[in-house]
Amino acid sequence: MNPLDATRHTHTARADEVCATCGSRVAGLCKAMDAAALDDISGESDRLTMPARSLVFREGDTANRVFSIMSGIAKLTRLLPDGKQQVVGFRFPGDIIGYTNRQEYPFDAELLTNAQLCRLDRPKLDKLLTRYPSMEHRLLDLCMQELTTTQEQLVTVGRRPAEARVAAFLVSLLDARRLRGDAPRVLEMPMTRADIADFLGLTLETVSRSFTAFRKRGWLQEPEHMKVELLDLEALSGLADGTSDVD
Amino acid sequence: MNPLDATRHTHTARADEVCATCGSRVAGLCKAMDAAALDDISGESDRLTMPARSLVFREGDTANRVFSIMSGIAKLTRLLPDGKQQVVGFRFPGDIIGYTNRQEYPFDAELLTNAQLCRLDRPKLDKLLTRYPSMEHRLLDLCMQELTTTQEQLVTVGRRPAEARVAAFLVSLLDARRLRGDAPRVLEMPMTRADIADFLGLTLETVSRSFTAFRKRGWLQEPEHMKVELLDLEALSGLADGTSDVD
DNA sequence: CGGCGTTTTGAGTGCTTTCAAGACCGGTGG
DNA sequence: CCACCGGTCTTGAAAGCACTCAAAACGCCG
Repeated sequence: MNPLDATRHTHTARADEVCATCGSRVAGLCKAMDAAALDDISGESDRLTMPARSLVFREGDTANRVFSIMSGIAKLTRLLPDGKQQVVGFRFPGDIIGYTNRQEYPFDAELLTNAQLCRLDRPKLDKLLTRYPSMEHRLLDLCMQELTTTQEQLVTVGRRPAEARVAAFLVSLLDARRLRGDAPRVLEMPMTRADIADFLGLTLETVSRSFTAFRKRGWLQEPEHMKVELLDLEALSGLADGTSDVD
Repeated sequence: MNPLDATRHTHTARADEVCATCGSRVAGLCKAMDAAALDDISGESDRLTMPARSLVFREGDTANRVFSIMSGIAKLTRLLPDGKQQVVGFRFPGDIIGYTNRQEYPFDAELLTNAQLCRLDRPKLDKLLTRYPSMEHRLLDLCMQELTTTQEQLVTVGRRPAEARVAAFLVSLLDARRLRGDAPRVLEMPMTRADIADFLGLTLETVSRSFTAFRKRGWLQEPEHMKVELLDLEALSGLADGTSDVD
């Protein structure tokens, strides 16, 4: 844990408009909460800024805090006994990380970019959850969504050839942005080839080869480091779900 | 959908002991519910018996019902555009299937054995959930648990060699039983090699070869069709997480 | 300019898949 | 009773895709 600053919220913001801490009532836990609840949440939560590469929490740490991502991108990883790592998923603004029914966090959470987080102590969150059933309902919704995307990922990793996995990853990056409102032509992609490989169950070399193949076919370009522009979404998503070129 | 019979519950059972429909208050949704709630649930739910190989619901069907497995084992599968299928998971007594925040079920649910299910219409369930916050809490718990096991599965499929995946599958079969109280020496295993292969992202031949290898090493035996006895759990779980023989 | 981490590219190996054939098992009908 | 049949499982041999090992290119930062 390496916060640059952590300031307790002061009750000055207009709670009937947005959550004063997380800055939103259309994303994260605060979605669809009423004014009183938002005010309540603000009072219980802290806002913090953390730099890229810092760990929000580690696998095995006591799971006594929950975080909502306000800005930035995080990577969730599990370390295997043989030293390899599996990236369980990436998390974007609006996502909640660290909520689990286990005693300890089941994975590391590492920031890929500078980020602003909203932090809630677990006991306080539990109190809020019993006080506002709609909040628990919202959490259930988020959990279901996470479950669905993880199952999707299972299909990708389990049954698709290398290039199809990389294509599926790129399309899902775009989808993640669309789900949050905007679909910029050039996407942020702060993860390294190794990160992507560990997410897709491949080696970094194979991921690299897929990217060069896509580039040569004119399907994408990388205008600068850590950014991609998808030029032929049709082709990519076709490859991703096996609709194209095979059979 | 192919129910052998579907009988509306009659309020004769003692609701303060177990859920009259699902027959339990220590598993499924009914865990930790009070007497009034259990009685209420019983009144809203149906109990049905379905034969092996029948579909509880199909991917794409309107998700207007939720099922709790009282007895039997179910297989959840997604069909890929290229004809292959991915088994998303297996579900056991006490598990809930069909609860989703999507309009349609995201996968097929097929029974591998004869089964008894508890059926709830989605609108009725939603009413119950708002009436009994503890029930929603329980559902969140189940969802979290499912998420954790799916992530576990992701690691298995993504980063482990064939035999390790099969070993992990066998160990998880045992764990599933342990979680539900008993750990019999001989496990029911109603799934075919093809089912297991589609679950693990392998081919049925590779799964078959792994089983023969384990048998030759004396790690397991199959006393009869669709049953396994794990003779060397140590070796199997060692292989499963790469602790053994490698490095 | 030098150093370090990331990415790219190449060549060879190996594990899993693919293709194919035979064995096994339970159910059915002659 | 037994031969036949479909489905499942096993086993073998060959091919392919991704991995491993290795080295060079690139980009960033001090």
